[in-house]
Amino acid sequence: MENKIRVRFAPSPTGGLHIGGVRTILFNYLFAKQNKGEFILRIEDTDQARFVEGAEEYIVNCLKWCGITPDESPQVGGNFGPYRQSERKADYRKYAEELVKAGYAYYAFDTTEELESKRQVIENFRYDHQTRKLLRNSLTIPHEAVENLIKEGAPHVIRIKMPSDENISFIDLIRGHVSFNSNEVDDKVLLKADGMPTYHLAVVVDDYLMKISHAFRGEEWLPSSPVHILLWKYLGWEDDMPKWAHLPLILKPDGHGKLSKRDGQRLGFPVYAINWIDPITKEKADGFKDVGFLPEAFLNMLAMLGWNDGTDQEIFSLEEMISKFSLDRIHKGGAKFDYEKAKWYNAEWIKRSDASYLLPYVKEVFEKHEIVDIPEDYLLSIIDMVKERCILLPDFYEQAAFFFKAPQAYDINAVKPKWNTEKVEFFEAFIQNLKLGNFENSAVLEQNFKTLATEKNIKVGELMLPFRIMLVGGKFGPQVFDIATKIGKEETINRIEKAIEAFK
RNA sequence: GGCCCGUUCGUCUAGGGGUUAGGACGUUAGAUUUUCAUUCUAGAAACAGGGGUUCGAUUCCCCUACGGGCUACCA
Repeated sequence: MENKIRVRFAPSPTGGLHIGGVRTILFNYLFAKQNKGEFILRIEDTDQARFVEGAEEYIVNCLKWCGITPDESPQVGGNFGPYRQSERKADYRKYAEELVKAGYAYYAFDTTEELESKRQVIENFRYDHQTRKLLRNSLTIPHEAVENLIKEGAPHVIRIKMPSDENISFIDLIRGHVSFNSNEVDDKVLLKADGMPTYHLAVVVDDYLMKISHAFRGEEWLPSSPVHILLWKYLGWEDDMPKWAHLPLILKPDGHGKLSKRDGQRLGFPVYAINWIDPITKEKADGFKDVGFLPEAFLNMLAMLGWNDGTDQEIFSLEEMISKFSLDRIHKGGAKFDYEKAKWYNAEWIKRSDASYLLPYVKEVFEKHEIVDIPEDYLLSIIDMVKERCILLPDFYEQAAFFFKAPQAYDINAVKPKWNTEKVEFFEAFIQNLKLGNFENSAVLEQNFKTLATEKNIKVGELMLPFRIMLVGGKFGPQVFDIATKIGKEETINRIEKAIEAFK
């Protein structure tokens, strides 16, 4: 019980959920489930200025879509709540004050503006073990004056007092031994003037209180890890400190830096899990769900960006990933995102999925085009006919809409040049033929078609494409005789008649 | 600038002191498919550079280069 594996994903509700975040969720989840541990969702809403309405609900929806269920969260509760940091506000001040008392932190009265102007004047200004001697804080102001300032309610923050000339090191589960010189780390703010903790304080306090055993986060956190390590020590919790793992970043496909929302818009692919519309700017960012990814494919693709099981296998179900996941098989370097490969994963998942599994997704796609109330058996058989030609879910509409409605337009250039009266006659005869003949079986139908072509002395090859265009409208789709049998005798005849007119 | 992390085909990666450096996406060529896609076959394509260590380094060590991250009262 004491050594239970507990991990957390701790987003701040400031906007949409980026795929880097989803991958962090996934690795947390895989690790937790593999070890029969718990996965916790904690909302880090300590920055009221950046708080965005609806972001938390959105994150919860993303998790739901991915099929990842937190064991504890603001929604489901748990024994370590509350799970929103804004609701834990009272706790943090206590710990910050404790640190001040112990001499590990201090009050600082400098305003944002003052510090800002310092940064203007002094190049590479940093609030650190040197510069704090020159600034307005409880280290430079006499004790009584500090007390008075606080009593008067003077705005102040609490900063960590970084030691000088100390080596701070730890073992990262992915990178191994990592170390920093304390002189290079600034005196980070722990408690803000509004009484809210910064990430640095909150993450340590809550990881401790929530008994987190392993902390996985993006590599961008590596430089602030010495602050966190020290806090664990100063608060006297060193023995309970979680094991750290800093995950490699997901990078832009073409250039420099980590992948951002803008890259998606610029290069034309989603970066968020689900569509996100900023409630204030109304700016919209595409999500993988909405462009037609299967959640399994999405997760599979993300996992492979930095992880593999050591074999050539690339397609993994969530269950498989849970059993095979291992931290030491995570690549250290960042990965450039490749949308082409991402789509390949989705196509593979569609191809390998049973029609019954795909059914609800395909139904939804058709409903968007007002094709509703399709008999399930019929839709199932159509899914099987076209699934291997679909890459994204909306492709099912492109690839199968003609089963439900006659083509509105024809790829006329594909027929017209070779269209002639002999062919018209053939199709008219074919209609007569169909009216009398057997229509159950596509092989019989094909035989019929070919026999008639031979009788009329026209090459079958000359007739196949026109027939396809008649039924489908374009040069695509499954076997043409399969399509004909599927849509039925009536409809086939109608379409041929309509097309003969259109081809004139 | 400083600090930290990283570096195998265009991309995601496997490998690891002696290999024809493997796979996948993409790409090229061909086959199949009387549409397109699928499928199949074949091809081009990589160990950043320099020093060590070693009989032998792509693999271990160091340096350089390059890439990335951080450098807020944001997370």
